[in-house]
Order: sequence, then C-alpha cells, then structure tokens
Amino acid sequence: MAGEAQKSDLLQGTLDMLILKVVALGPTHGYAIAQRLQQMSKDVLQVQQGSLYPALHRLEKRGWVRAEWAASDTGRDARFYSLTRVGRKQLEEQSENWDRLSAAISGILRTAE
Amino acid sequence: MAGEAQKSDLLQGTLDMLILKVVALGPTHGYAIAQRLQQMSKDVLQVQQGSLYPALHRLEKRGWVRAEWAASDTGRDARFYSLTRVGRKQLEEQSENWDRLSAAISGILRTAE
DNA sequence: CGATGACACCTTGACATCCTACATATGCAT
DNA sequence: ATGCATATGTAGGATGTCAAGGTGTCATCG
Repeated sequence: MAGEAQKSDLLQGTLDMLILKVVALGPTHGYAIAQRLQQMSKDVLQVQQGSLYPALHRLEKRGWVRAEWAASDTGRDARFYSLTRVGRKQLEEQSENWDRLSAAISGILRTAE
Repeated sequence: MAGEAQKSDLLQGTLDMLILKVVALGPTHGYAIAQRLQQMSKDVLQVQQGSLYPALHRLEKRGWVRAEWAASDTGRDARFYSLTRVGRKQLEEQSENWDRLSAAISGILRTAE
C-alpha cells in the first residue's frame, strides 16, 4: 500500500463487451480471456475470477456465446467459448454505445475551466 | 419500447467524476447539473434524479463538495454545490484513471480480427 | 380560478455488477 | 511431498443505478 494509486480494475458494465471482443478473435477459455485482457491492456485492466465466471455464465445464458469442453494448450480440459451470431450483433451494439458514451464523457472532461 | 436497444444512460462509476467536473466550472445546484451534463453531452448522457441526489449527498459526505442554500436563476431556493480542495484532487485522479481505462478499452475494441 | 408544466428537492425498493474470499482439481517441476 | 500455474466455480457483501413515487413553488394558460 505504499502510496499506490487506487485502481478499480474495470469500468462497470464493460466486462461483457470486452469478453465478447476477445472471444470474437477466436474461441478461448475463461482463464485465457482474463489473461489476454490484461495483456492487451498492458496491465491496466484486471479481471477477477469472481467477475469473470459469472460474466461468462450470463453471456452463455443470454445466448451470446456458446461453450464446450476441449483440451487447452496445456493438455487440460477447459471450457472454450465462441461467439454466436446474436453475440456478434451484441458486440457491435455495445461497441457503438461505448464509443458514444466514452466520447461524450471525454468531451466533458476536456471542457476548459 | 419499439425494439430500442437497451441503453444505460451512464457508464457506471463515472457519475461522481462528471458531477465534480461540472461543479468545478462553478457552483451549481443539482437540477442544473443534470441539465448541463445532458446539454454538454448532446443528449448522450442522462442523469436520473434517483442517481443524482444520492450522488450529491455522498460527494458531500466525503467532503468533495460543499453545499449551501441560495437563490437560483429563477429566484427559488436551491442547494448550490461547490468543489472543495479535496474534491479537486479527486477530480484529477479520477480523470486520469478514466483516461487510462477508457484508452485501454478503446484499444482492445479496435483490435483487428 | 383551476390546471398544467417547469423548476427543485428528496426517498424507497429492486436489480445488476463487481470484488473478496473461498473451494476444488490437474499437471508439472522441484 | 510441496508448491505453483492452470482452470473452474460459488458465496457474501458492497456499491451504484434505475424506476417510481412524493413534496412544494412559481408562472402561464384557459
């Protein structure tokens, strides 16, 4: 705790979108999704397991991803997720929404005093 | 509700920061803060009153804003909020954090498939 | 005079999301 | 045998937002 800046690991509401994006790049299992998000963001984003797996389950329940067991790189069984057609649509919508909202917010923050 | 995509009016976790920013531009009362955010964002952001007032109260409780009664433009009494020194510090920190996180997210979304 | 709508404050209850912490199990290296 | 990275999952609690409702004032319109 030596003067570390407080970090919230995520922006609320963006996790589903980020997972969809990673899965859109190719079928991936949960553990790897979290690692990849961390790498892709250069350690800015960190997904806790207690956030990750519930998110994957709700995405599957909504039909945005499909899951199946397969062997991971290391030979162990892992649950691979792939994007459904509905999921791809969702990813597009959420990305557009993100662009709109984040641009609006950044614009406000840039307002000169 | 004609097939409208569900849209959350805000990105969770950004409301406090946005309020601090508006208040940083000059003392303002709650109702006007919500209007201003909507205007500044060209109707992209909409703050519900059930989000606004609890937010103002927690900002005050944390000592990030100071509140006092005064007459509004229309002559009616309103509760004007102004930024404290601690609040200004918070605004800076949260803005930097926003920049980091939003840049990371946008970067991931831009990854080519 | 009564109704309406904009202004301005506020609370309650439900809900979704996230985090901390815990729990389980495998494979590999030491 | 012990530990570590991999890999999945749940339980409990905190937080933030929303939908919906409520109070009261003031100006305007019919």
